[in-house]
Amino acid sequence: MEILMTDEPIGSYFEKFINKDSIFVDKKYLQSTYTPTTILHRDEQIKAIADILAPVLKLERPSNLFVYGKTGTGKTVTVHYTTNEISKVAQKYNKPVKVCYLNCKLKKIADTEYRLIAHISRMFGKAIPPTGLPTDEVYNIFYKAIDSTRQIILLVLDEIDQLIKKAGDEILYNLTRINEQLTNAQVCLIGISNDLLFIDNIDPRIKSSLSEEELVFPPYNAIQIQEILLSRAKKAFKPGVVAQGVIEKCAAYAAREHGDARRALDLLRVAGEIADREGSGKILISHIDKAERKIERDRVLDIVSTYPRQFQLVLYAIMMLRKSQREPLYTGEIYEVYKGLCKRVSVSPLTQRRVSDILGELDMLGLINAKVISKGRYGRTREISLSVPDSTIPKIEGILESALHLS
DNA sequence: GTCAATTCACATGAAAGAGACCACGGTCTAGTG
DNA sequence: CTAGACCGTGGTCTCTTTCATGTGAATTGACGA
Repeated sequence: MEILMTDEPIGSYFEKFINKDSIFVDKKYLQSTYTPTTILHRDEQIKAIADILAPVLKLERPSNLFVYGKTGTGKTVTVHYTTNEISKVAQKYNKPVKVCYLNCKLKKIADTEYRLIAHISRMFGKAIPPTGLPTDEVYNIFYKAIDSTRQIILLVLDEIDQLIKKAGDEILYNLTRINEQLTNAQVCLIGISNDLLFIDNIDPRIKSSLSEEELVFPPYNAIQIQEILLSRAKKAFKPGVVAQGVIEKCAAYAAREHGDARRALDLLRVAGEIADREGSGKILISHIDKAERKIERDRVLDIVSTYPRQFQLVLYAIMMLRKSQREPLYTGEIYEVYKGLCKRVSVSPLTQRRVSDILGELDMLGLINAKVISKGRYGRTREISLSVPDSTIPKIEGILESALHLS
C-alpha cells in the first residue's frame, strides 16, 4: 500500500486517479483466473485430453484421468479449456454432460471428505449444511442428486494431493467406486496434482482406478514463457508500454522457478501496477525487480498477520533468538524462548511436539528454513534460519508486537 | 586404527481429547382462534 | 392448535496433547594389529 505523500485534498487525488490514464487496457488477461481462448505450447496435452474424454459425447464413461505437473505449467488452464469445449459441444448436441470443477486447496470448500461431497451436491442444487450431518448421509444425498437423470459428470479435482494429504485416501476410494452405486449417471474423475510423487503414496487399488490414463505437463522453458507473456501482454497493456527486455526478464525469473508461468504473469501484472502508480508511462526492467520484492513482501506480511497466535509466538521467538545468537537455531532453544514468551503474554504454551509441527509448517510457508540434521552424539534436531529478506524484518516485528500486545 | 554399540535430542506417527460449530427431533411455551 | 423457543443427542472439524517409536552420526569402548 503506497501512501499518499502530498498534502493536496483527497478529492482531487481521486479525480486525478480517474483521469490518469493507465497503461493497462484490461488487467484480467494477466490474472491467473483467466482462461485464454488459445493456449500456447500445450497442443499435445489438449489433444491427449480430448482423446481421452471424447467418449462422453457418446455418453460413454471415459477413463479416469490423472494430470501431473509442477505449479504454473498450465494444467488447470488446459483442463479448463478442454472441458469447456466439451461442454459446449455437448450442449450443442444436447448431450447431458456436466463438468464440475473443484479446487481442493480452497479451505472451507473442499478440504475434507464431507465438504467435498457437500460442495458437489450443492452444485446439483441440494442444500447441505456446512456441518452436522453424518458423512454417509451426505453421500446418500449426493447419489440421489446425480442419479436422478441420465448424465455423465466430469469431476475435476484440482490440487488433489492437498485433499489426500489432509483427509486420507478413503475419499478417492469412495469416489472411484461411485459408479457401482449409480444406475443412471456416470462419473469420470479428473485429478490434477502438483506433486509428482503423490500417486506413489496412495493405495495401489485406488491408484490403478484413478489413473487409468496419465498425463504429464512438462515445465515451460524460458522461450515458451516469453511467448505466453507476450500474447497476454498484447491484450492487457496499451501498445508500446512494455519496455525492451521486460518480458525477457519476467520469463527468466519464472524459468528459474521451474517454468512457472503463473508466477511470470503475476510478476508482469504487479510490475504494471507499480509502473502505473509511479506514473511512469512504461514498464521498465526496474519495475520487475520491485514487483518481485513486493509480491514476496505482501505474501510474507499476509501470512504473519493472519496466522494464529501460536504461530506468531513461535515466529517471534525465532526473531528474538536471532538477535542474541547467530543462526542457525535449533528446535530446543526456540522452544525455551517460546515458553518464556508465552509466560510474558500469559498464553499457555504448547507442547514441544506441537511446536515442532509449527516449525515444520513455517518451513512449508517459506518463512523459515528448517533442515533436519543429526549432530551425532548431540542428537537430532532442526537447523533453523529465518528466510525473509532483512528489509521486511522490522515490519514483521511491528506486526507481531502489536498482534501479541508486546511493548 | 577399526568396528559395532551406545546415546542424544529431537523428529515423526498414531490416536484420542477438547471445544466450537451445526442439524435434527422432541418438548415446552405463548399466542391465536 | 400451532409457530417458535429451547433442549439433548449425535455428527464434523480444527487444534492439541499423549504416548510411542524412529533416526543419524558423534562418541565410546572393546578389540586386534
